[in-house]
Amino acid sequence: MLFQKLVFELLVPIYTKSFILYTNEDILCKGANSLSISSRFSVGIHILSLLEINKGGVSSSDFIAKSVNTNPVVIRKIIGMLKNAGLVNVRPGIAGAEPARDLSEITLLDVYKAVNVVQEKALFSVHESPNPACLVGRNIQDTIGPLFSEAQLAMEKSLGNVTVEDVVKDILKRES
Amino acid sequence: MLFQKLVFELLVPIYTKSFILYTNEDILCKGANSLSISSRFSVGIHILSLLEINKGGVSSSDFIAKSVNTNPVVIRKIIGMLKNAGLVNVRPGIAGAEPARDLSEITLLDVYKAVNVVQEKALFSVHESPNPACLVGRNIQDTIGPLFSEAQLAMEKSLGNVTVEDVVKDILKRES
DNA sequence: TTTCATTGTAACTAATTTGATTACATGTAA
DNA sequence: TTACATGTAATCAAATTAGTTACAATGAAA
Repeated sequence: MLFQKLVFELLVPIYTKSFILYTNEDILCKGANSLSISSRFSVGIHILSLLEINKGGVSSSDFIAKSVNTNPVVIRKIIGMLKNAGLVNVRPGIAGAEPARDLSEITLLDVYKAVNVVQEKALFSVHESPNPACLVGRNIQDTIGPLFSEAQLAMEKSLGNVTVEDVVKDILKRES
Repeated sequence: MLFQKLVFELLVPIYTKSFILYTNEDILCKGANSLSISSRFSVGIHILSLLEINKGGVSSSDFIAKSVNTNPVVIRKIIGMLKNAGLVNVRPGIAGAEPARDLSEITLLDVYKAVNVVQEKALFSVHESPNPACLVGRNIQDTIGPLFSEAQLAMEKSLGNVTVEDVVKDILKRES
């Protein structure tokens, strides 16, 4: 075990320098990058819309995966989250999922919360352990915390104004 | 080179199975996690507030780093972004940074944009290449794109309502 | 002009999260 | 029983963050 570990630690730097350097160029030429909220959210909306539009048929994870263009396991994980949030009905062994309530009563905010893409009051991260000996350091967190929460709530409120039914209607409208 | 690569690829699985499994437990027991916007943003606000409160003194990257409790290079990177956005003045070789304009004319939205934590219209990621043969797949992106943009703009508008001067005043108020 | 502190920046790292994938256990119906 | 679907654990490659070392470039002061 120890021998493996030693050999490993000797080889990694050699291997890294020999083979992986090209990757660094791609990364480091960029400078600072930015983040996006997980596509679980958009996939969750896609799934619920598809359940509605495929109402007559059976929406298995395989079927949905083909529409989303991803792996069925990804779909089953997200459907599991929607189920935990009470948004869909789905049972082991039985093909197909269904909305648990009328889509006019499911907002994008419900889906957003179900798929757990952003924690409450944690859209913005605040740097940890600023210096308590500094006037700014010992107050900055309490000062910006409420401001960040308010901004996050404004975003979430916007999501709460739209239902999945609205999304389905817009999709159908684009085809007419 | 090829030999190194082969040995490496043989050893990695062995090493992984032997030594790194404990890490997986920590990670995998969690299920899906969530993201936060980079603390560059809160550090940027901290820096500008400190420049104001330390107006009489010299705010070098070392000085600021001690207040934020991080590495001076991290501070210099963020100050570089603030400089690019025209929010601070700072020159190579000369210690200290200063706000480039009155803090009552710098909003949190200005800082947010300066430190590039979220791209325009890209707070939410949309799953790529949905199936164009599906009614939902070929329309979902166009349908949810504007909805996501609106939610993002609501958040950003909230940030635009607060200036760094407001933040400084709140910090001072907490000490009185 | 030399010295020295400071900014600017490249290179690298460990830790996290994401989305995808394989494998398989569990559950249901024909 | 067989066949198929859901549930879920275990991995993986890629991307991002925050931190670190190292050093080049700049400017002020001795």
